[in-house]
Order: sequence, then structure tokens, then C-alpha cells
Amino acid sequence: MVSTPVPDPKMLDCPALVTIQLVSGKWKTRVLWHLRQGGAGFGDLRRAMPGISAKVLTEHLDALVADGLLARTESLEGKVLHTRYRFSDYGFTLIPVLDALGSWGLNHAERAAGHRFP
Amino acid sequence: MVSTPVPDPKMLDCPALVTIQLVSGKWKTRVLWHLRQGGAGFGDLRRAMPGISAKVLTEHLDALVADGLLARTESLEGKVLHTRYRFSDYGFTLIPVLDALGSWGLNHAERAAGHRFP
DNA sequence: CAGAATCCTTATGGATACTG
DNA sequence: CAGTATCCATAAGGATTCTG
Repeated sequence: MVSTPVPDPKMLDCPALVTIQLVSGKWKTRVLWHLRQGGAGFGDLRRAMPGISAKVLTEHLDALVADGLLARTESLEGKVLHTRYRFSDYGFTLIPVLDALGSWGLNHAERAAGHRFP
Repeated sequence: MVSTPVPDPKMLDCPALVTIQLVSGKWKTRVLWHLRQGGAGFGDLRRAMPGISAKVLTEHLDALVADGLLARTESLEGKVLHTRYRFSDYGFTLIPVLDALGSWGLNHAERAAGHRFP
């Protein structure tokens, strides 16, 4: 997944697509969802998302940072490099939208499964 | 794009993804956005989205119907077949979510372009 | 630890021609 | 009009190995 720094003006006839491009993809949504609960390191994110490869995680994190949604800080602890990703101030404005997606999706999953999830 | 009739239970650790899967894709979002303004026929949608092929439009409409978001009705007017797509009652519940995506996206596009869009 | 580099598989979307 | 049927192009994602 690559970033969309400046959305194509043609996309303005469907502004919802602008947002979709930024947050969609198999892993991007999960990264954002996870970071809603607070910042996390690269390894935290990998462990939180079994199956993702370092390459793909890097690509998505880079895109999210390039789009201004995430902030990244490096720190050298001893000899080990630690990176931390969290929502930027601007990225925070997206959280209500993610919440809306989440609560609709939860309801939909319950409905589709016949309310088998308590 | 194919439909996701029953979301994978594993996806419940990121319910936002459930919604994303249903509405994302280059054309699915546009179809939904267009239909917010009312029902439309197959040809209306094609004309409204220059560049889409009949095959792709069909696939996406089928998926949206299979997912319960859209309703479809056929009518025979004379010898010509008319099909009409519109939001189902259930699909209507998604509109506030689409609106949230749209208004955030509009704001983002303006911001990214330096507020060049009045 | 946090990636970069490389190569590979598959999903998504597209072009064209044809049909009920 | 509203699609189907084929075949094709590209991009998203994945596996593996290596490095600062």
C-alpha cells in the first residue's frame, strides 16, 4: 500500500473515497485500530498482528506517516533502536470515523452471524 | 471485488475492518456514494462513473446486493429490461458512516491542497 | 530491534466481444 | 438495456534472507 499525499482533485466528487484510500487495505485498518489504544513499537505491532511480514508492516506504517496520520519517534536505548508509532494530532481527528466504522462493523458481524457474539 | 457474506469471526478484533471490506475498493465506494442521492439504473451508474467496465460494475453491484446493502428490482418496460439499484433498508444504516467518511475526506483533501477548494 | 532487499503469488481491476 | 464470457495488466500482499 502506498500513500496518497495529495488526493486527486477528481476524487472530490466522492470525498468518502479519499478517506477510504487512507485507511483501507487488509492491514492498514488493523494498524490504526490497534494504535487507537495507544502508541506501540514496531515489534508490538508485529506481535499484535500475526501473519504480517516486516516488509508489509513497514510499507503501511510509512504510508500512514507520510499521510500525516501517524507520528513516529526513534530512541536509542543502550545499543537497541526503539521506534514508536502513535496517532499524530491530526490523526486523532480520524478516530471518531474509525469508531463509526467499528461500531457499524460489529453490529453487522453480529447480524450476519445471527447474534452469536455476546 | 467479491462479497463477504459472513465476516470471519477473527475479524472481530478489528470490527472496523468488517465495514471497510464491504465498502472499499476503487469503485464500490463510488457506487455507494452515488446511490446516496437515490436509486439508479445500471446505465445511470455507468455514465456516472466514466472508466468503469460493465464487468466490474456488475461484480461490485452483485457483491453489494449479496451483502445486503443494496436492493435490486427489475422491470420490463416494453421489450427493454430495466434494473434499478438502491439502498436496502439495512443499507440505509450505513449512510451515516459514509457521511462521516465523506466529511473527513473532504476536509482532508482541502487541507492537503492548502484549502484551494472553496 | 527495526527495518531493507529480493523474489514470488494472487487479488483486483480493465479491454473487448458477445447475448438474453 | 443489462448484463456474460474471456483474456490480460497491475498492484497489493507474502516469504525469505540480510543489515545498521
